[in-house]
Amino acid sequence: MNNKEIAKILYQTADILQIKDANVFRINAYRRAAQTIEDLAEDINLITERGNLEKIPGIGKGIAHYIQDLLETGTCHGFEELKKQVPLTVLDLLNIEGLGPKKVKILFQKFDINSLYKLQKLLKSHKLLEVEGWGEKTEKNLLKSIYFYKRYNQRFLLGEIYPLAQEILEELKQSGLVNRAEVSGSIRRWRETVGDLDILATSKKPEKAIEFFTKLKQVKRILAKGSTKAQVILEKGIGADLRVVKPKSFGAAVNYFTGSKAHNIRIRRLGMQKNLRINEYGIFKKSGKKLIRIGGTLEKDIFKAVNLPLIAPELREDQGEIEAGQSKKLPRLISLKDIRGDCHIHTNWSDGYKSILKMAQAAKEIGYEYIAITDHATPIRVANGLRPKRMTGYIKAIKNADKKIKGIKILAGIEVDIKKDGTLFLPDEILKKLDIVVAGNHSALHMPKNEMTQRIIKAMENPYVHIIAHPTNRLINKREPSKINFNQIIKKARETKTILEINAFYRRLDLNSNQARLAKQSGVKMIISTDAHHNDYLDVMKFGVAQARRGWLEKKDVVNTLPLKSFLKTLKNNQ
DNA sequence: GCCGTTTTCGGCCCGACTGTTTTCAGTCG
Repeated sequence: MNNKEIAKILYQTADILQIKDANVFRINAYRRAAQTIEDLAEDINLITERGNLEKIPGIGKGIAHYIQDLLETGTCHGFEELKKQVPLTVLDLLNIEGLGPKKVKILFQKFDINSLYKLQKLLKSHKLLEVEGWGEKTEKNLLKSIYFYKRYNQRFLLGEIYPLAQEILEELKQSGLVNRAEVSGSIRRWRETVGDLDILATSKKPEKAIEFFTKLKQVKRILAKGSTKAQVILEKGIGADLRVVKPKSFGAAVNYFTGSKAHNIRIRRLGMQKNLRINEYGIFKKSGKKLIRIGGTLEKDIFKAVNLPLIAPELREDQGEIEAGQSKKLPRLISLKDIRGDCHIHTNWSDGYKSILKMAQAAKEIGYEYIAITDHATPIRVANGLRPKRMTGYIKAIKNADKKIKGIKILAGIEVDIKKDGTLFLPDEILKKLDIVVAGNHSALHMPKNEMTQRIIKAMENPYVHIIAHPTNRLINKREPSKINFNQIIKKARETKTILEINAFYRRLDLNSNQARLAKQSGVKMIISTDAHHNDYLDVMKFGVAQARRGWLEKKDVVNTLPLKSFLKTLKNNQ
């Protein structure tokens, strides 16, 4: 079993316990453990073998045993017992907006409901009206929620929602009804996927601002609408919340709703130790029974109150950022303006849409000092892959474009396919003519773990390969990452001075943040590249930089922050 | 179930909104 599978069972355990109305803190313990394991970069099997399971925060004796049994036998006694009481299919019901554990318990125990289909039928039969606490509106809303769930039951890609969030923010500001407005939640933490869109605002006319928000053209359904808060579902199917708060609470509210939940709980606990109460309205000092407000206008007030420097939203996952803040060891995170070049770009020489010159001009407008054109060298026909025969013309075309344009350097590069056996689609004689060689897998992505690891290692051993593109080949919400032994990969990368890519395209974001952090800790250099196939996509760089920040990367960890000369020098065999 | 620079027991974040209620339970974030 892998980390994801273990996490899933822990989540399911928590869900079942919740329906059984177990102790809330016990439920949370399972959920917290699940989250931690989900975020772990290292294989839980390896951690268990070393006997370090209980060293993971949030995992004690009980859950450690639970996990060990799962790893050894594929299941465990406790989980089997729970499943007998509440079958897993019942848990699907919890995904429906408006259905929590209490209602699901009634549905399952009194009506034997264990699927959405059965629930729909029951709701339409109006038998639930006889149950205390269930009225007509509940029925109607649940039917609507089931419809929405069936249509959009997934998290959304950050890259798809980010522009929408900016658009709505802009409209709110333009309305004249709000003074300050900010997107918070997982979007502000730049998580690779987002579940909903949280906006905070201050306003002199809260009711009118709420009204305006619920009437935006992007709104499809209103779930709740009060005097300070509205909750809607947008056309795309994603939920959006607007909360209007008082100016003096704005910082505290932005902080609170940015999360993550785990991070917030840590901060509040630190506050409690100092006799402070920290909530979305501000920071309050307890004086007898009274609470005296001591801050909350600015977000940094919160951190200051618990003796911490401001922690960047991207780090707020309770993955060591609080300890790092306390010991003054927070990283000086890389930022978008540090990026000097984009070294993974496609043109109409393979499957890109624009010419070399067009891409270079667009990159120059962004302010880059250099780019590398890296079209596909692949046998795949649909990608219009470069075969050895076309390479001379291709390199010449890049050199010509470079001569034509001033103010930006165009490097001649390639994204060459790594074949199943780890050799490359182009011979070394051609590779050595290029300024920069990016190698990547594009076929046979589901090999056994060992073979895949060896395949990438062999590519890294090639003296002409500078960079491994999108190392795991995952597509978020679409394709699982290839199975690799990441520890071996980073070890070899360090040995051979091969750079690992953080692919900035929001469907890839590959390496992910945890892998980037591990690579950094091992002294492996990385590069953030867009893989742009059109000039409009050069600006996905911001998602790549955000991912790097989530991986605690600093400027010095990322080679395309270097000026051209030093950049070329760090490529292996150029030193 | 987890955790501990006061604690191995007793805490563990908390307010807004909805629907069905005569004062609150359930859900959500």
